[in-house]
Amino acid sequence: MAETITRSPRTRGLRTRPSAAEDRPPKRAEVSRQQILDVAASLFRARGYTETSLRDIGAQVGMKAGSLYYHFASKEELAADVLRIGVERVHEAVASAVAALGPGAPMKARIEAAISAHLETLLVESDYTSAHIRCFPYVPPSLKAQLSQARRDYEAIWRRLLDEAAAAKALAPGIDAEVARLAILGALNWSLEWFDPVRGRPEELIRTLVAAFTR
Amino acid sequence: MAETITRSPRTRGLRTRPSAAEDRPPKRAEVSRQQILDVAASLFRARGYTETSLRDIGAQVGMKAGSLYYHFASKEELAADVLRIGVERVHEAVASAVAALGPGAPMKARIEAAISAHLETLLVESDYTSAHIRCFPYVPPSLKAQLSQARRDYEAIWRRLLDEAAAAKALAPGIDAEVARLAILGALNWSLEWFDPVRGRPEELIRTLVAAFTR
DNA sequence: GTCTATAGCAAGATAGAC
DNA sequence: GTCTATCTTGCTATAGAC
Repeated sequence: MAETITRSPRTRGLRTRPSAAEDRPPKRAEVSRQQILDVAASLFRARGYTETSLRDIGAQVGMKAGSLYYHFASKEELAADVLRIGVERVHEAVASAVAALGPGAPMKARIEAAISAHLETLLVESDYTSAHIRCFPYVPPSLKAQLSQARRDYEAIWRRLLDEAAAAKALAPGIDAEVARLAILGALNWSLEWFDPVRGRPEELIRTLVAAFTR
Repeated sequence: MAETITRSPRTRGLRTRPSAAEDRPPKRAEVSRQQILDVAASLFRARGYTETSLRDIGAQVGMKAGSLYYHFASKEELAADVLRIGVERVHEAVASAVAALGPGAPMKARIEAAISAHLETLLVESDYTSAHIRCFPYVPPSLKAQLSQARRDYEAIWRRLLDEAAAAKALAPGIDAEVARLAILGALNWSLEWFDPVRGRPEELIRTLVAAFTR
């Protein structure tokens, strides 16, 4: 579950590994900043926003709580970065997965790719994304407002995908595109509450949702 | 969303209204206790467990925080009562709704009744149930342990229902009963995060889930 | 950049008056 | 039963040394 964001000027498309050799050797402050973000994402995911203190984060980074303020202006700003990265990452993962199928791919395959990418990012790839999903509802309103645009951007992918699917008669009969979107994402996001990475098999949920909602 | 539990010796089956005339005029302490539980359920639902202080609860009841300790030993015990009532209530609602169909009812109708009862209880009927769903993941481990049996009891209903459905070939093709259970309950529980009681129509989600998972 | 030290505040909880 | 008053603890955040 450990992950480090090595963000070069701009991370675009999918990069297979967070690669060791980036443009420039990162400055020390940047390393600390990334460590803090990584630890914060992990703790926000595991415990929640309010339940995670800056002392907790500092302790895992190997730093006193006060030192975090050299890198972030407040807990809220730290959380804003974590949660923003979380949406961006799942957004990129889903967009890339669907795009990788090429323009002529059947709707069922596109939906399966989107479901798979969302779930994989949420459960396995990114503590940032899971932190976003688990914490967003409990975060202060000012933070919600900051994130709303990025969230809408991500939602738009799904809306378009399912509208296309509905138009192509690729959804199971009697299923509305918008309600399907909410149901699918609900089933996926809620898996955070029950999925056991040891015994679990994300593929089963993917297969079941595809079987249920597409034809 | 306001609700008061008027629990006579035992609440069994479904009672249409929480009826004004109960067995005995309730004592004053009982009235306060119920008010506290109602307010706590409402705030836990709206804000979350950690985000709700005893001062908040007291203020809405018209009482100082310290006075709550006459009725409850701790915040955790208060939350334990709220969350336990929450599962019990959705358990009763689903069990009654399915039972009301009679023994010969088709599986599709039984599943629809269960989905409908769960969703109605969660979104409309009971702040206790929605408080449970929203707070459980963030509550202290000792509280989780206290609730685990009641949760398993409720889960068992769904497991049985979907196993029966699978045996009767009433599930859509390619769908496993256990995964369907997790997907359906995930989609339902997550609706707390997006459902708007003003413009919303729970029926659409019910219809979509039935269409997706049954045949 | 990170530390120590601490300000300032809000939380859960308790004691005793009424 | 509820209040006032307060204890203790833990939090976010700041100031200044190093």
